[in-house]
Order: sequence, then C-alpha cells, then structure tokens
Amino acid sequence: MSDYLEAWDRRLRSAGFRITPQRQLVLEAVTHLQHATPEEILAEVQGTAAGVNLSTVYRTLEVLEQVGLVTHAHIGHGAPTYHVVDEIPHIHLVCSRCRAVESIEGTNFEKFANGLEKLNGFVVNISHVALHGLCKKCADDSQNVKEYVI
Amino acid sequence: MSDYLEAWDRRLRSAGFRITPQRQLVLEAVTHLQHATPEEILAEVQGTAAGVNLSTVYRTLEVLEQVGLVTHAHIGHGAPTYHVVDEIPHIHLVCSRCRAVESIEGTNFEKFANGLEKLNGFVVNISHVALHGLCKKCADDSQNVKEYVI
DNA sequence: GTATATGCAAAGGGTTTGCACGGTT
DNA sequence: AACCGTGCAAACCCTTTGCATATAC
Repeated sequence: MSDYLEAWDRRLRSAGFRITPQRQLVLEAVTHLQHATPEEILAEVQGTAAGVNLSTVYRTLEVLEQVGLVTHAHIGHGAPTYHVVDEIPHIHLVCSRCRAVESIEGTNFEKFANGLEKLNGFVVNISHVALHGLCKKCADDSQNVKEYVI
Repeated sequence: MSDYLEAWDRRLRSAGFRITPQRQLVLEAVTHLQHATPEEILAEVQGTAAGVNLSTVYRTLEVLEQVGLVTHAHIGHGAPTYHVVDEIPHIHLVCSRCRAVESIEGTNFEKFANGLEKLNGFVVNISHVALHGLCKKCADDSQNVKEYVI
C-alpha cells in the first residue's frame, strides 16, 4: 500500500505545517468523496464538525495541495474538483454535451507526456489533466449533425 | 488558405444568427490578440467602438464558439482565453510555477487523441486542451528541491 | 414589422483577504 | 509564550440574467 495517507501528518509537519482537526477532516473528506468541489467538501466536513468555515476549506486544500496530498482538476466550468494524489494517476474526460465525467487510467497519456518532456522539457502534471470533448455516446449521436462543440 | 475567417458571416447566418458590428469587432479582436480574455477583448473592441458592453462580449463569444469560429482554453485559474479556430490546432502548456504559457503544435497530442478515440470512443476537442505542469526552466530549477507543484 | 441583439444594472457563483480570537507547538 | 490556523465578514473577480431599447432582417 502507498504511504500517501499513512504519512499525511508527517507530510504536513515536515513542510512546517501544523496538524489540526480541520486539516484531517478535509483530507478525509477528499479521500471519501473521490472528486469533490470545495463546497461539497465543506458539507462533508460539517457532517462531523459543524463549525468549520468555507475559507478554511480553501486554505486547507491549498496546503494539502502544496504538500502533495491532493490535486485538483477543472472538470466543469464551475468550481474545480479535488481528489487525493494516488499511485496510478488518472486523467479526466469531460463531455461537453452531456457533462459526464470519466476518469481513465493515465498510462497512455503518460507516454505522450514522456515524449513531450524529451522533446520540449515540459513536465506535465498528469493528475491535473482534464480533456474536454464528446463522450462515445454523444459523439455517435452527432454523427449526422453538423455542429461545433466546445 | 482556410475559409474560417472568409466565411465568418456565412457561418453566422447559416446558423440563424445576425451579422452585427459587435460580432465582427469581437471576432477581429480575437484574431488580432491571438489569446485573450473577455476583458482584454472588450478593451480591444472599445478601441474602435467605445460603447460596447462586457456582457455583449460574453454573449458574442458564446455565439462565435457555437458556430465554430473561436474556442477557449483555461490557461490560468482566472478567466479563460479565446482564440480563433485554425487549421493546425495547438495545445497549451501552462507552467504552474512561472505562469508562462506556451502554445505547441497539436500533432503529437493528436496521435494520443486518436488512440483514445479508438480505445474509448471519446473525441477530444484539441483546441481546448491546456496542460499544467512545469516548463523546462522551472523543472530544471527544481531538480534538487523536494516540492510538489500544482 | 418582427424577432433578435445590445446596453445597462443588478445579481450570482466562486474565491480571497483582513482581522481578532483560539489552538498547536 | 510565540506563532500559526481558524472563523467571520467583507471584498473581489468573473459571469450571467432581466428588462427596455435599438437594430438586422
């Protein structure tokens, strides 16, 4: 098993951050919800500790992101969604028509990313990737429809 | 040469939209500025027609996007940037540390995207792609620094 | 003439910030 | 005891919306 979650407190401490109930709860919420917006995380956290504030959630997510425990991706046009950093990175496929979000294993993308790194020097943060387009179903539906999709 | 811009008025008309000075000016601004936020587009447009309103820019960009004349990508955490749809799609590389944005030819990415389509059926909108990570310079700088970058 | 597009102003969502208090180290 | 983290409220940025007027067709 990975040491990502086991070492969460050490991760924070070694970066000079303190351990607080809020930070623990936010990390647990992100872990449990899988992909969640700050608001959703707040709701989850408030199930346990009603007094926690939205701004604390934002500040906490920033800290957890800095120490590498969570990442976020922009899957809608609205709020970003946060998820824990895991061993097998995944990428997000967001359908512009039906708004469905798929997570797929990042392996093939990683190959592209490695090529890019060799060629260009740019190192992609794979967990942050959200690709927009049409899911299979919506792409099939639009076979005969001339339309431009965002 | 492409018929993208030559046919701009026909594009609009055939989709049932009207031709207005505002729509022409916004399209020209996007073309000229290459990558610009709605605010920047407004500023450019107001150089010619001072009375144009921000909400018109938003509504116009939506229309131009619907008919396939422009697209947008989310390169910062702030406002999206719009650019004209061109023959050779490009993707955006956004450095999480120095915030620099590179545009690179989408050819290699297209290969990945084609594979994804065969495997999964998902059709990626290439122009919309913004990859976050570290540019060469920042990646080199952080070789010896243990740090997690968003 | 009729429907669409625009300008204006207000409201809305999401996020950040200043400050005083409370908690961790 | 010192400093960091939190709650609260206000401010901020970006975007959308309702409505009356103007304009393209």
